[in-house]
Amino acid sequence: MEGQVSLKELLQVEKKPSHACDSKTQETSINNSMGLNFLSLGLNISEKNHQNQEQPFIQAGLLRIKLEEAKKENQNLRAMLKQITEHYTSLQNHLLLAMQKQQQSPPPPNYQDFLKQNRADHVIMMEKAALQGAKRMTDQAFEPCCRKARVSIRARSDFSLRGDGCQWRKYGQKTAKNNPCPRAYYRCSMGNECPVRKQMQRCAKDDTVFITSYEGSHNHPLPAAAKPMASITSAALSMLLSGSTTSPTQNNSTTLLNSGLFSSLSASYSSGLASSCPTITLDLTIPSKNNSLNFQRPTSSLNQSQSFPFSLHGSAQETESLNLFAKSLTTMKPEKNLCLEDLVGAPMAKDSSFKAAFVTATSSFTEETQKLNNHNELSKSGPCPSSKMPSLLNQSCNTGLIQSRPLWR
DNA sequence: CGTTTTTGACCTGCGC
DNA sequence: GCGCAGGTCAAAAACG
Repeated sequence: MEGQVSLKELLQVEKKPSHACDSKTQETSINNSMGLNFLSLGLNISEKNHQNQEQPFIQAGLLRIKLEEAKKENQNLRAMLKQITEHYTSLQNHLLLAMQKQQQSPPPPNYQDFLKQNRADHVIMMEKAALQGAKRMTDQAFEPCCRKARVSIRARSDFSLRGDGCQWRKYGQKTAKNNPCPRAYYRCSMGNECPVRKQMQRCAKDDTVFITSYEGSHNHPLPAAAKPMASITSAALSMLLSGSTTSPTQNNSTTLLNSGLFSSLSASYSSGLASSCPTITLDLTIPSKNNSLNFQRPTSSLNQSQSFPFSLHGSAQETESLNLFAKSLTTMKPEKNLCLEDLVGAPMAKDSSFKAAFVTATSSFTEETQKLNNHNELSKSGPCPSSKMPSLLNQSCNTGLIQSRPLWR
């Protein structure tokens, strides 16, 4: 945990003079600034009075004080983590119950109705959770269908290999038909028997593009780094699942089109991972031009396209609003060429917190693709996928997100 | 020595 | 029933 400060770390900080601290030490010293100020004060006193004899005792005492402070900080962080986990579980239950309810009733005609229904759902959820143990019930109901549906993400190599914040363990590799590049199969190794699986494969047509597919929902708390991806994939998955029961789309695949955020969200079967289960594909391969998100209608109304530019900085109420977004997806019927403006335009226009939270969740994607676009402009990658794999994969290994050795030798 | 990856074998679903 | 392809298993190998 970030809040934990080891005795060794404290001693290292103490040994170095303040002007010689490296960045990591500076970070530690900021976290313990109170203790360090007190420490330096104590050292000054001891220098004046009993320079050699009492200094070790003073240092030991100060270390104890700092240790106590670190313990307190640890306790606070644990309490916060517990609170966040509980909140997350509650919201997840809320979403799942709402999905079930939505499948039995037509979607609300506008966002105000959606909000009203959302509040009503919340009351229903709390009652059910208290009385019936809603989590177990919904998990069981959700799991079988969730396990089959899939969210597929097309992205440039570096982005995919940088990781998604989760830890994965490889359990298989297979060379699929029509693609010389092998497909790797991963299981989530963060939780106990987490059902989430992930597949990674290079695109046959463009070896700089990776296609990553996610299947299932995590049954454990996620680290902060994994939340943006998890939010988007679970929301897309929810939409797909809620729609797949009522209006299956062509090729059994739902397509989202967006020219600013996910650049273009294209059909998955021709270039992606083959699958017999419903798949939703997010295409991150075409970067946005600036830091604004432009949601545009993809087809007939292109000439009347509206954009909603705003800065890429979120605010509070993130989790709540993300859940709103996820639910807004679930209340829509997926259709071919559905665009994100259709999904989130109205809620964003009316609710600033919703807008901010959505931007927070998606900004990491656009920022990354921008960086990669700049990078790719400078250095076009070579033609041989296999020869590039070790270095790229080592990058991901260094992040600790996909652990240890390269995929392809 | 424990953990993770590799890889051939096996299982399953689908089309013919 | 057969063949094919995708997905998973599990023993062996590799790694730290």
